[in-house]
Amino acid sequence: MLKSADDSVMEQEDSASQHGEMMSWDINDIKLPQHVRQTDWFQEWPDSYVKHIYSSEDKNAQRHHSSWAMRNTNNHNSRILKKSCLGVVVCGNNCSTLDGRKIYLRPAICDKARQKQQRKCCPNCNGPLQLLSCRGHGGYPVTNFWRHEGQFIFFQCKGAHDHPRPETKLEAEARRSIQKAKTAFSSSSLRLKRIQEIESLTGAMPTQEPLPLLLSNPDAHMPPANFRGHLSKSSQEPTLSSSSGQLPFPRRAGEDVASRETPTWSQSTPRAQRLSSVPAHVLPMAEGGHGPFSSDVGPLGDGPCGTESQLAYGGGCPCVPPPAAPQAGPCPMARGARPHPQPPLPPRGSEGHRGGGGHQVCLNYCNNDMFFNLYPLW
DNA sequence: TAGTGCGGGCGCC
DNA sequence: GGCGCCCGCACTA
Repeated sequence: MLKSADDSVMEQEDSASQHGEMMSWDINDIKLPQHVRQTDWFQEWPDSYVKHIYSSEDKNAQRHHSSWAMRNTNNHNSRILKKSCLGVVVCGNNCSTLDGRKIYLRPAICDKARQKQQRKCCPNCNGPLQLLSCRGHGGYPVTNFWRHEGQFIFFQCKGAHDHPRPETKLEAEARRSIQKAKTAFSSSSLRLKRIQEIESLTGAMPTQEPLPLLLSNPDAHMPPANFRGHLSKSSQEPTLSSSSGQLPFPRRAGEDVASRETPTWSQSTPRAQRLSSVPAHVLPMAEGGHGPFSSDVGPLGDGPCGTESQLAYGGGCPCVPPPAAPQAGPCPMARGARPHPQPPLPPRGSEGHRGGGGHQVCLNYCNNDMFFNLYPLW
């Protein structure tokens, strides 16, 4: 696989004129193409044996980002960063939401966090969660390789994911945020209720317990600030998908990334703002009805029902056996918003390109939708 | 608390 | 030697 330096150099010279040949490199080559005319749009869901050359200005590439749950793997080569896929967390009961969608959660990257995650329960049916390992590369996890060379970041994917797409990192973060916010909100509500009860019994306000802001704040029934941040910001903030979802048509190398790659949160958007844009990404329509494993998977796990039940199992999740009538009652949100059930297997090839393709299409719609769907939960 | 990158070390082929 | 994997550490958010 490893080519000689001479071969590589010759290849570079020849390939500089033809894009097709630009793909002749291998991440392990001593020398990689240096005269790249066009770089690729960042791919959020790289799959199969694809290669991409990104601009070193691309923030997503700089972060070695992937929406697959990839963990760092030591390949004892400091020049090439290698990551292997963790797969996807599914419900051990293989449950489905009322609209037929499966639960596909994002495996935690950190080993400890992942073990902890697996002790939790399915947000939909409270059943046990199960890690579905990736075996798409000869029985081993799909591996991604990143290598920085000059103005470019070379990416190579080896293997085709043999499992559904998990929720994206942003989706997972958003789910946690929402869960946190809701937990905080419900505890505040309980507190408020208790105060009101005391008040009604005594006719006086308890003095030892300061009145929660909730009582006087007009926002009392608004979601916590961080959550509202999601909602208010999200309609304006481009998402990762807005750039990564670009069709992979190449862009000119050296071209001003900021101007060409326009709406990408990765350029300068603070983390919190990026996070705030998640909801758009997770919404069904945002997927443009494509991608088999597209995120209709998403958060559904956490989506509406997920979010709802997340509250129930909160942090500790006692893993209560599924009640006769699973809590996954009618899901106010996302119901109908994700018309397409999860297909069983991902398509091989370039589906990743389409993966994010439609994300940016209807950001505003999605965010508004997210808002109106989520808000009733509060 | 979790994500990420790095590097030591081990076992397998 | 290449590869997969585990582990610990440091840094960051």
